[in-house]
Amino acid sequence: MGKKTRKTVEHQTPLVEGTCPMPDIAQLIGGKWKLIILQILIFQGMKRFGQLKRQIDGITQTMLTTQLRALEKDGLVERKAYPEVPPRVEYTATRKAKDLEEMFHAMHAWWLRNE
Amino acid sequence: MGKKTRKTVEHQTPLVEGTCPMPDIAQLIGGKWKLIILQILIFQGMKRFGQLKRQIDGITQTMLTTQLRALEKDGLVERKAYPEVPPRVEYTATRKAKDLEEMFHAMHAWWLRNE
DNA sequence: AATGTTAGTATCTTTTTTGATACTATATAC
DNA sequence: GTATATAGTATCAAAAAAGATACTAACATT
Repeated sequence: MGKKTRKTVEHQTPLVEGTCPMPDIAQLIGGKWKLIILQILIFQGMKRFGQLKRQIDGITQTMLTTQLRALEKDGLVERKAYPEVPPRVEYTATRKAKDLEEMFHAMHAWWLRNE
Repeated sequence: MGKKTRKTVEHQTPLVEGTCPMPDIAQLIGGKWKLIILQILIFQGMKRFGQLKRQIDGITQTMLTTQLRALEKDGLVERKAYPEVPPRVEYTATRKAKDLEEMFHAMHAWWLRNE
């Protein structure tokens, strides 16, 4: 009775102010790189793959690709590939991602207060 | 000339509005459980260990202890143990943690907008 | 004397994330 | 004809996070 296909979302306290399904959010923007990538695309606008790679210190090709694919799948990043040689691919923050601006500002403010 | 004991913080784009060292923040509040724990302690006030355990679906003793210890170490949670038997331990969100309220609200608003 | 209670610790295993390396296509420049 | 540039993919290895299980202390209750 009741298989648990998705453990995460169904038991979170739903009625308290400020509450939302954190595991789900963590899936979307968690991990080591996603916040960095989003921050760049949101606040600096479109970037090419190579630009991102150069700007994000320490990230590997593999990781950057993986993370961008995940963000794209979740509707946070738009990928536009041009059929040129050598290839050109542009990444942009979607509207949904840009809506995170406020959260980034809150994080930033918090960071400054407690640095 | 600057050994890199902490790789994370030193190469982030520092001048853009809304920017802060994401890897460091991810360390503080990332992972599968920390946001959930913080959310409860911030918005519902003090909780005993067992209360947290019962409230957080699927968490194990081990994980809860680990995460609480990490949060305590980072000054986000205060731990108060009473020398009774059976033991009683109370956890509270610190001021620093409560300052995250704004961020939680921003997350929540974002989630609602894009659910 | 056995049982229940709370908040753990100590190990060990599994799963998930992250990293390293080598490889590809193809137009253009040299 | 060789090298260069870009944005990848395909593997494999390592490290980190999470999970499972068993164990503990010490008093109170039955």
